[in-house]
Amino acid sequence: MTVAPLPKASRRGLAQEAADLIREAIFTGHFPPGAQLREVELAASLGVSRGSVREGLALLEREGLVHSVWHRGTTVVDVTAQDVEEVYTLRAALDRLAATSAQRNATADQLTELDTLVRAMAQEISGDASGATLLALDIAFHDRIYDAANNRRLVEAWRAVRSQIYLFQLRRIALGHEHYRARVVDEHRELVTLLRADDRETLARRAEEHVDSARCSLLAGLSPSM
Amino acid sequence: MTVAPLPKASRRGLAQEAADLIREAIFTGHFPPGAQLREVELAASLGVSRGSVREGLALLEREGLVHSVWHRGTTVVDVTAQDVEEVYTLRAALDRLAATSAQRNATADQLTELDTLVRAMAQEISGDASGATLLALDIAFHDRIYDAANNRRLVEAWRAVRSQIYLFQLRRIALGHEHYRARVVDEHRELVTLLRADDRETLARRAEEHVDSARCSLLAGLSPSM
DNA sequence: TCAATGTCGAATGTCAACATTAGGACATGA
DNA sequence: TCATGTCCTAATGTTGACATTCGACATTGA
Repeated sequence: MTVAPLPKASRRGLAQEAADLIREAIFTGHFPPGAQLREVELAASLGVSRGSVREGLALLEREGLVHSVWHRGTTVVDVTAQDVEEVYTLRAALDRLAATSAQRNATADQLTELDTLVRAMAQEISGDASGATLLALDIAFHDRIYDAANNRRLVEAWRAVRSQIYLFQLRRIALGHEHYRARVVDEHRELVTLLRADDRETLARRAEEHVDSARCSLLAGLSPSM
Repeated sequence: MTVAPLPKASRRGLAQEAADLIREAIFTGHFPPGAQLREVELAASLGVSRGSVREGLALLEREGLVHSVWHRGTTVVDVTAQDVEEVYTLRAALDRLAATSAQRNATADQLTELDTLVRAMAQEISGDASGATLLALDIAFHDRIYDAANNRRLVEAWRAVRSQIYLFQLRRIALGHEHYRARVVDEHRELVTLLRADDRETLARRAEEHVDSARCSLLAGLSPSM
């Protein structure tokens, strides 16, 4: 028998590796919105070939983090009010479907995991945590819901907005996140409760409203800087 | 002033060209579901480098038409009942959002174009048209709605399922499309009417039901062959 | 006979050199 | 001064050769 169920036995190739590194650099602000991502520069700094960087950038474009046009290179997406509007409107539709699908398909274990995450959030709130870890828990929570929905295409669509959500929210908690902290735990706890109930219509509506609340909160904190 | 708004002034590069050719080959059945797409083979037959083919295949993977795993190549997606279920469930959610967004944002011209498309459908029905042109009109109709929704991310998400929808439906009309012909025109005409009205809830529900109807019709015609 | 292992072929992953393109600097003309 | 056309440069697009990996078959040993 094998010694242990390794976290990830699958090899990923240099393109994914490069994509991970570049994504991280974007999140940390090393590449601000609108910045150009030059292939030669990245290839040199990451120690891989231009081909791999190129493929990695294509992956990031799939996630909506960068945008590239022919013979004009790729740039980090910029965060305008319209962009926020677009991403969150789409996410509301996706979350609605994910929630209702998860309501039918989720196993007891998966629901328990959601409980655990909500508890972790509550603990973070009482502690002195930076908003970043709280945000990570928030995203992880929704990741689990999408997993439970049991629809690979839906997960793919979620991946196409997930990174942008993360980027937007990161930018926001840098400006203060009191309003965010105050609501997160309660809203997520309510979602778990509704997932366990069998009122599909209410769940669908609340899932959309949950995203709307996040959007409004984001726009309120972001608009002065735009 | 410029002489005319050219249909496509943008150069696209070999990768897109290759992707178009391969996509067409998949639609015509030259590569049946499950078939392996070997890079060297394609590169030779298309007269371009392997790198371009590789990039083109990545584009097709974004559209959900092919699937590729590390060091094991890329294959055409196969059409199981679960796949149909996944794609159409996601599409229902997207169409719902597209319809309600279009209801708010569509210009009069865009609505008129929808009318034109519906009339073209009706004309095809009375003629001896193959189902293929009818299907093309169907897809074009929904393309316009997504355009009218005025949300680039939503259009991207639509592109990720559009080709699969087309593939599924093509496979279906090969087996006979009486049921399809009987309903298409009326259903689309109703959608345009609802887009012009201001009852958002009814439009949202009917948009979902329109997709559901297509899904059921597809599963009914397809299941014996699976 | 069967299972574990070594070897082989064919495909993909990676790389560095070459070709092409967009955008700006400069000079020229009305 | 403005418009236009021509270079030039820095980046991307493209290519063919090289390295790596997977699956299958043959081989070996119990």
